[in-house]
Amino acid sequence: MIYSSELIKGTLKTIVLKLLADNKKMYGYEISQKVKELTLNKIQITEGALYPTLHALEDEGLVTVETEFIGKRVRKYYSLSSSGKSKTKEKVNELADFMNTMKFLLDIKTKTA
Amino acid sequence: MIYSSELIKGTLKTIVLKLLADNKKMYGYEISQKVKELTLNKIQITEGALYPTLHALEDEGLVTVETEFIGKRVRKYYSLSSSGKSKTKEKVNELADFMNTMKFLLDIKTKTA
DNA sequence: ATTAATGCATAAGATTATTATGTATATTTG
DNA sequence: CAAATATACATAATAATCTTATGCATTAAT
Repeated sequence: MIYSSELIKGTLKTIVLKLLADNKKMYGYEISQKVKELTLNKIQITEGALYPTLHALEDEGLVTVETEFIGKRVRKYYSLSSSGKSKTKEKVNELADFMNTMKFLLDIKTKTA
Repeated sequence: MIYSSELIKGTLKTIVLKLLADNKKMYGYEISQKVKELTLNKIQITEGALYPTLHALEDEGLVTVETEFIGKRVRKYYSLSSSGKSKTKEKVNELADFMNTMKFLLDIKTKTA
């Protein structure tokens, strides 16, 4: 099962930031594979979503970029800036709070069958 | 604190369906107030989001509508159809599953501080 | 009387994803 | 060794879904 795409909306940036917080330094393709792996294929980030998101994070100053060449192939490593680190905490906390609220909403009268 | 709007995206339909499942019959304004109340003002559904959503649910055959007049003011009561009931279970389960996955993603290396 | 609350609706704009396409190198497999 | 698959980036067109703004109208509160 892959989650319907609407659910991912709004959480992608937070996911990317959190992965960078945990792994210090990652490149785009690596991020997409890591998410796929960690979620047992339930969340698959498309390239069309991921790369624009990384560019946006860069524009906002939340990540820094280093380009590396593996042979002739390019890799762009992303790392959190200091503002990126605090932003990550904010976003993760907000999402955790949101999930608790949603859990509460969805649990009301669970016995309604 | 009000959640940043991206988070609500994708969950609104599920929230509305779940409220209808728990309350049998609700009208738009009532739904918006109930969500506000239950979430301690953290989720505030705007009218521009709610009414189109209700119309979409109706178009999809997931809810049925009864119009009532309270004095001269109109109210549109929405109820789940039978397909709406099964759809609600699906959506609620999917969202619950998604939240577990997200919780797992966000909890990795919680002690990173 | 004026403001706030109730109650619906929709259009313009923004955001953010999907889908499709493009380019190129490296590895695996038949 | 040729073809397919995986790696690795990028972006444009399209779709979905929300915010913001606007509109109309009734009822309650100050």
